[in-house]
Amino acid sequence: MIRDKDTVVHTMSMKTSSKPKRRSSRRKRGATREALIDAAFELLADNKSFDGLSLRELTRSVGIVPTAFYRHFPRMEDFGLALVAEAFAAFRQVIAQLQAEPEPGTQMIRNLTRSMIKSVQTHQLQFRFIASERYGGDAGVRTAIRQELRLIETEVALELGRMPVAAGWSSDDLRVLACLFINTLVAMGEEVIDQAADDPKRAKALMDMAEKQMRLIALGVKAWDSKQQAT
Amino acid sequence: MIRDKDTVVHTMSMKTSSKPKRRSSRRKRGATREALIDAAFELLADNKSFDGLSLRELTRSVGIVPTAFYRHFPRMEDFGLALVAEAFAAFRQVIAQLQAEPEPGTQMIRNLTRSMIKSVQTHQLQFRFIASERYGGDAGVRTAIRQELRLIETEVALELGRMPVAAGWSSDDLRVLACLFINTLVAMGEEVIDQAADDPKRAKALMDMAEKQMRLIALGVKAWDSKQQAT
DNA sequence: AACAAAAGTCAACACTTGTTCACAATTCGG
DNA sequence: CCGAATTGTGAACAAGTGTTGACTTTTGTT
Repeated sequence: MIRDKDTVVHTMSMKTSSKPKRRSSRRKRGATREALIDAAFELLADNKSFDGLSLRELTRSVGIVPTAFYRHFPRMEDFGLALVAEAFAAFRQVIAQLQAEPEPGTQMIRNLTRSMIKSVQTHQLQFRFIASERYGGDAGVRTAIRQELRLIETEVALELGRMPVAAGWSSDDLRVLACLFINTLVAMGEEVIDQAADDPKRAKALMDMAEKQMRLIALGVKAWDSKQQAT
Repeated sequence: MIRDKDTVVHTMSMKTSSKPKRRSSRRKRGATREALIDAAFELLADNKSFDGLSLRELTRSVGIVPTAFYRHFPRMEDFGLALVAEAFAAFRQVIAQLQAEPEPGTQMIRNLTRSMIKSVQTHQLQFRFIASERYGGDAGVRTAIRQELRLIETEVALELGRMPVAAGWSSDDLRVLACLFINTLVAMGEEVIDQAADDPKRAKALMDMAEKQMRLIALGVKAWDSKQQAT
């Protein structure tokens, strides 16, 4: 018979009262739910993946009993989807930047990569989650992430279509281009998270590289139309 | 007290002999080692990640007792590295294709993406492993994968330098370009694995997209030199 | 054929895991 | 202010986990 070790140790409250069990107050409305999500991001940053995340470990770090988890998420899968939603909220801000600055050109590319780096560094845990679960682990989570990325691609394609450089492009081609841009941006983000999360110098190098790559692509775009007709 | 269920059930050999325990014969020299690696790829394909892989589950599927694992790999980490090495053996064949066909141009791009798709489909399990562990889970495995990819980047950069289109490029710029190409190729591979492993139609669509993207990049390369001087 | 190395077995230890159930405390809307 | 919804508790179950040490069998080499 093994004693459960999940119970939180109270160093305080050593009263003589026979039943001082209860915590002074429980959290506000959706606070525990938020706490669970945050704690998960934190735990997942330590070289672990979602399906390797244990419910008990999670609840322990939040300070509630294992069973209380089910009060907030009926199944583990729902929890995963909540994590995806939360993580992409941060990502969307980067894309919003793109819409705010509608003038194309070198400056736009620079600003875009810069705001991406910035966002990645500010929301390290969220981006780390996206990167590691994009192709790994749980199928439900993976699908949700893919769906979100698709949505973003669509938005970017739409935005690109407004620019004069890509005037007259088919929506398919716009999507191809958007996909390429996002891939490059995401790849940079993943590298930053993986090896330069706290090294500004290395992050700068990665940014410069991504910027160059995107400029290269932009050059290709200019030359595309003539080539298109040749085909 | 819980009975171990790891023991393999022998439906055969019901002799009256008091000790018919041992298996008729054990495997050849490095066969079990190989079997472990193969079994791991198989198990990891079922929506699981490396750190979620259990030693007992693994040995069970190979047909040996848990403890026998340690005869082949002293630590779980060494096993992970072995998986990386095995998986990249398949990847390297794609790059070899590139060296075999030294003439640049549209045809080369087509052939390259085609051989990539083919290789991905032939070695699904290995590529799936690379994709899911590239940014997820164990740090050792992640680092090993990154290292291998770096090596491949270097090779490709070297190869690109030999082509007339990129004559006079700095080795840094060559690396930037190589990285972009590989990223695009890998991204395609990951998508194929994730959603088109057995759907040739979808795979074809993904290939067409990647090909277009790489042609776009190639166009950018042509226009790069003049731009370079302008900077 | 003899013998050391390699490969596999077995039992056990000390944990951790998800999930259930009935119960108690807290918070909020009426 | 009070009753209902929400949130948290604690014990228990039936597994699963990695790793140890001492042992036996098979294999390859001299």
